[in-house]
Amino acid sequence: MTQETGKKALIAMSGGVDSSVAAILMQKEGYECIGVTMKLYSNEEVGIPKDHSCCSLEDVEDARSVAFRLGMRYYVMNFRDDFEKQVIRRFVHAYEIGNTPNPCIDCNRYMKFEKLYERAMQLECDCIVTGHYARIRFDENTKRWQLLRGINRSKDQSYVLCFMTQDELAHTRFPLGEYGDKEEVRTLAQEYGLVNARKHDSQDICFVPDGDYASFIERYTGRTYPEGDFVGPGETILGRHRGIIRYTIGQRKGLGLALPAPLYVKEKDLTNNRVVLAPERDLYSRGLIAEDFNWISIEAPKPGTLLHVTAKPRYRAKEAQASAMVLEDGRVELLFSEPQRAITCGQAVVLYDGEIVVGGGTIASVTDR
RNA sequence: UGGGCUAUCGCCAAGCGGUAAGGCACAGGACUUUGACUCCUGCAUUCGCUGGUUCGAAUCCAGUUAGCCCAG
Repeated sequence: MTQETGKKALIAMSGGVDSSVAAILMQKEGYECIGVTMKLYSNEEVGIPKDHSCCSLEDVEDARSVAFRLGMRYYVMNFRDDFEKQVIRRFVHAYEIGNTPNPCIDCNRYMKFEKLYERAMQLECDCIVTGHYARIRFDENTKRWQLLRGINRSKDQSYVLCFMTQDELAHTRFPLGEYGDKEEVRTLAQEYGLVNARKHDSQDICFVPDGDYASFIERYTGRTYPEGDFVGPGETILGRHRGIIRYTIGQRKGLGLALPAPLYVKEKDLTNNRVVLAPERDLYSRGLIAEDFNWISIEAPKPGTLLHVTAKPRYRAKEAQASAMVLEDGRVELLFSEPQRAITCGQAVVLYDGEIVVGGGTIASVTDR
């Protein structure tokens, strides 16, 4: 059943079930697998070590145990400096300029598919493998590699992979992309006696184990972010906010304001250090402009090109119909058919054509409020 | 100093003699490879205080305290 192919794969192992099962599946295909866990930060600089962070000791132990069980070579590689530079700094900077970053996207873009990918090539691997729920295929007509949604719609992670390049796609495998049910994955892990078969899925921001990202930023920068006013409808001052980095568009909880009805963050006014609040119905807008755009399924279209797509302005958003216009400077202006709730700068917007990821970029501004 | 009004959870607020709605906030959980959103659960043995009437009061009465308004 398992035939030797002489091919090597580097498995990015987080310590979770998904990447572990990805390793199994690659072995079944006849690959020689090398397991690697990236050491991204030290628990000391991040504060309290906890179970739900991808670099905790237990995660490394789980990954190591799985690798041993599967008879794989296994390494922990130190990427702390790169992670700090490529992910943490971007994360902090985004909040400082009033945006809301998605560090997981940066981690995929700059760490897994850049730094780790380099190592894979050094180790003469044919491909790098992760446990993402997404698919890759080569389109003979366009001669391009395409990124597709995972078969399992509810676990689909193509969104966080939207910055992958043709070269990266050509050397990457997502064996779980074909799986329609997470339970199958767990069952397989169980059959192989893997310790993490029943391990809990989710994690918060891995380098902020206690979930308090604002305190993390203050610790990291040594700065404090001054209080300011909460401003409601009609310029009413409703109270004091605790530093503008603590809020994001569409946020309801944590305002600490007791009002007759809930209010949400509508915008952050950095110039005046104010946080503008509004009722839910005022959160919707139809358009956005995305910068730093990465085209995947097609070559970058010429300025002026109009595309009809579906789009996700945030992870786990329901896809919505939109038209995308390519601007002179390469940015993309998106107009949704239906207004979208709380479009947030700094988040990625990903365009789809059916199952196919057309491309993605970073939301730079919101239009048509 | 007279006259009037109001006092119910941190905030807003139902209740009008039958044994304390709801919203906001907050806490915990679920969801989730981001932040959010959403969902679930919890949250006043007690109604400014003291007495009284009643089988029974947050609801009626008296007194008392505090705040607000009007007059001065």
